[in-house]
Amino acid sequence: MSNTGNSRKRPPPPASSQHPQQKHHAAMEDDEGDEDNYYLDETPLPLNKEDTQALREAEERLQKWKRPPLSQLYTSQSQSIVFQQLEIDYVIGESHKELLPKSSGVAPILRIFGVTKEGHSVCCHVHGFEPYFYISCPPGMGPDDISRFHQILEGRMRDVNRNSNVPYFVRRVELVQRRSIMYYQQQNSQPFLKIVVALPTMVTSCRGILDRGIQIDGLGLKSFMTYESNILFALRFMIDCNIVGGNWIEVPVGKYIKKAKNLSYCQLEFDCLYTDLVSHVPEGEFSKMAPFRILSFDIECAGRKGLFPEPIHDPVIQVANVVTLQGQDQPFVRNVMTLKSCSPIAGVDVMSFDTEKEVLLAWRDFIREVDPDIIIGYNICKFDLPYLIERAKVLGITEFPLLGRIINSKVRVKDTTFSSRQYGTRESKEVTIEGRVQFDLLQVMQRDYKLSSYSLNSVSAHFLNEQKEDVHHSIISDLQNGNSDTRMRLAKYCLKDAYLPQRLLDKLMFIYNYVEMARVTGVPISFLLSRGQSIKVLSQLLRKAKQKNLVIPNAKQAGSEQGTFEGATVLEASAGFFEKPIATLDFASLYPSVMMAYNLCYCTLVTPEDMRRLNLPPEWVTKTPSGDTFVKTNLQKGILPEILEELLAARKRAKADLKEARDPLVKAVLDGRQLALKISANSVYGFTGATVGQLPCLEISSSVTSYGRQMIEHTKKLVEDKFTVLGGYEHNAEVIYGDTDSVMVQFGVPTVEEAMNLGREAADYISGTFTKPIKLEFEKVYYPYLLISKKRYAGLLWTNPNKFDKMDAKGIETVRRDNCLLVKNLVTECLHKILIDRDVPGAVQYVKNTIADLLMNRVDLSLLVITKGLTKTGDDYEVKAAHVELAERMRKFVKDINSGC
DNA sequence: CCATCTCCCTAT
DNA sequence: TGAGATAGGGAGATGG
Repeated sequence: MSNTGNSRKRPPPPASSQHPQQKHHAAMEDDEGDEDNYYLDETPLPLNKEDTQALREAEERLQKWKRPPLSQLYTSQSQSIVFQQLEIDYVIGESHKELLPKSSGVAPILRIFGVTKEGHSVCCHVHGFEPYFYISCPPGMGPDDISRFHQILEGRMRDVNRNSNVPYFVRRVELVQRRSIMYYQQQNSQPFLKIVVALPTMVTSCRGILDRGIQIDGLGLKSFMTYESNILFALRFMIDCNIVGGNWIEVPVGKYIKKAKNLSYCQLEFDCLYTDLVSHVPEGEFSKMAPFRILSFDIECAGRKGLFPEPIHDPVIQVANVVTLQGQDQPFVRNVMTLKSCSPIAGVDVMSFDTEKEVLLAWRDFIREVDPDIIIGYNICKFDLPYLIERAKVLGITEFPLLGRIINSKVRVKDTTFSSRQYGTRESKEVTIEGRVQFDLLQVMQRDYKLSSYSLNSVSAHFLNEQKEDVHHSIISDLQNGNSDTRMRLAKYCLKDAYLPQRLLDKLMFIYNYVEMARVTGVPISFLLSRGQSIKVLSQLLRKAKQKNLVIPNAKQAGSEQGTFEGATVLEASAGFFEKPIATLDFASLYPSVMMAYNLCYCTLVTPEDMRRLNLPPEWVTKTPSGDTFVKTNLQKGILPEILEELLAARKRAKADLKEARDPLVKAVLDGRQLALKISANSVYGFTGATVGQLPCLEISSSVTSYGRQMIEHTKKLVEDKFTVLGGYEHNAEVIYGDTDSVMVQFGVPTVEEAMNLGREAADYISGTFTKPIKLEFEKVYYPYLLISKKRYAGLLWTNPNKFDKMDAKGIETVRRDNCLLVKNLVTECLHKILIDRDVPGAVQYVKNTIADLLMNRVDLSLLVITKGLTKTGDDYEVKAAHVELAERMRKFVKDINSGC
């Protein structure tokens, strides 16, 4: 039935209705003929021998693919260029003679790729921004010393980089006033040396030299601590120009120079100075999204029987494409390129070719013509893209990998491994397509959702309630070797696989959420999928530090030798089945609020030596429960607290605006923003505790957790001391469990409503005993509540006294992905019987029946399948046939249920 | 049969 | 050169 849904659909309305600008311009201009067209030149036409017909079709397709033509205002350069930037990289090139008359030789040139609000593609070459870093200036260094230091450093750089041919390595050494972000310091600033080098890679080699130490007359071998020397050049540029990922940039009239000869396929391409860029804060008009082009594609290969396709052997037989303008709900291009003939499909451009080479080149030309800003798909980064490139190499099609926006520049493939505790170790291929953002929905799903299967089929079923076309991979080759109709069936399947990622993108609002995350944290959109969490915090920290004239030392020196620190308290669980309502009290954003309340930061931390040396009045400092000391705000306001305040205030604003907003697109932006702000605030603590990260500071993280431990104990005590019969209440309250930032309280009252009232009273009363902005909130009631052990419980969740919201289970088999379905279903059913039907004997009987079924082989084998290797993709299952063993486990489960009552 | 360890996955 | 944190339950392996 999903099948008919797709093929029944009429072809999309003509481009004009989807793309008003295009209609407008198409009416005024008629330059179809004089456009010299490499698509037609290079690519043999489809099989179809009725030439004129085929030509006309190809021409029509081309027109539909193209971007709207530039208006007079652009071509005459009489207006500023405003565009939403999606990607920034840099190349090494000759210094621009006109923009930088005083410079010569090679220099880094930043390239900003983006889209205007009319949908024009932009490539902006930015000149004049130089790579640099800092070192602290040895005391008493005068101008002469600095210039001597410069010469020595230049010499050492020359030794190390023998093969480079630049006129000089170290362009300047400037004396500047800065302050290290580490530790509270009384002086406002100190002398630092800003070392400006010729090329970004030289920052690394220069840092190496300074780390190891250099000979300086009179001082001997001296090594220097470097600051901000490991920031990627494009990010450095963004930070210094106040550019955040996905924001709008304006280049004013007269400040840009159109390239005499374009280097890219972009419609607007020009050079400018970095100082002339105007970066717009993403608010109001500038919070909108440009109509960028999103290509979703999928390939099919004819694998050999039972084997996974390999590019060395197996041909690419189909490529399906769906192109959508951001903000619209229907694609404006749907096509499929097939090897051998294929019957027509309604609403789809079917292009058939005789050879695989033609298929590949047709796709390359399509990419060039339709010029997507974002390329999406399912597992494209690890499969489709590397496969196409490998396959073209095998076939000797050297002109294939020209998929980027830079003319004659081939895509680069690199093997990378990404390993983190959060995402596990993942090997993958990194395919660089210049100027286009890759957004692999598989990666996104794996980062954002915990699922038991990440196959496109199961993900689509879960989120879209839609399945793939029913084509098993084992019959793909047979379909290909059949006739036009079997290949059409395959093409429909391929198209659906290209369309589903786009549907997921829309349904889960990934564009809004990711662009907002990029804007909030300041990193390019591509970092969000290719990098970890910490780069986002670092980006914010660097921006804030820059405003305050602070510089950030490089990790190694920052005192990260301590290893590990103590985490949160989990209160002892009074396991059992509770038939009176349990109220839950939670600290709102516990760790962020602790950091704000006690001004915990790198720059407020006082070392033990400084404690003795500075003689600070005790009332001006805070000694945390972990024994570390931080100054209070009157001496120095922490920048982490400041970042957190801004994030949380911005979240409040976003949520308020969200309430007011009516436009669904605006709402999507705002919701994405408030989510990004929340996640960002919560990851600051993790950043300070990441011992293998950029700037670990265990004094901060262990202080945070030590306050947390103190607070949960304090809360438990206060509840149990105040809510007593002696204190005038009807029952003695009892804290039966609590984890990190929450306590579960049995007030002893019989109704949900009474438990809610007492919960609110307790939250208000206890909040009053904490430093602002720490706040304890009443959140919900569990009734009844089954507490199995620490981190394992279930209950009916109530947020209003009239009816329960849902059954909530934590840590139990039902929410774990390492159990077979039989166990999951069984436990779910038992919980249902126990909590909702209040029928414990029924639950026990149910388990006994299931055991009997199991022992007599009466259960579906597929229920005994467990997934293994969840980080792997695809449906990789292993049947666990140990029935008896499983039955044993279930008997234990019956015992647990009985003891729980 | 038990301590003790690793691995996996979850709670917060 | 790139990676948020710790606490904790449960299964299974290992070693006596």
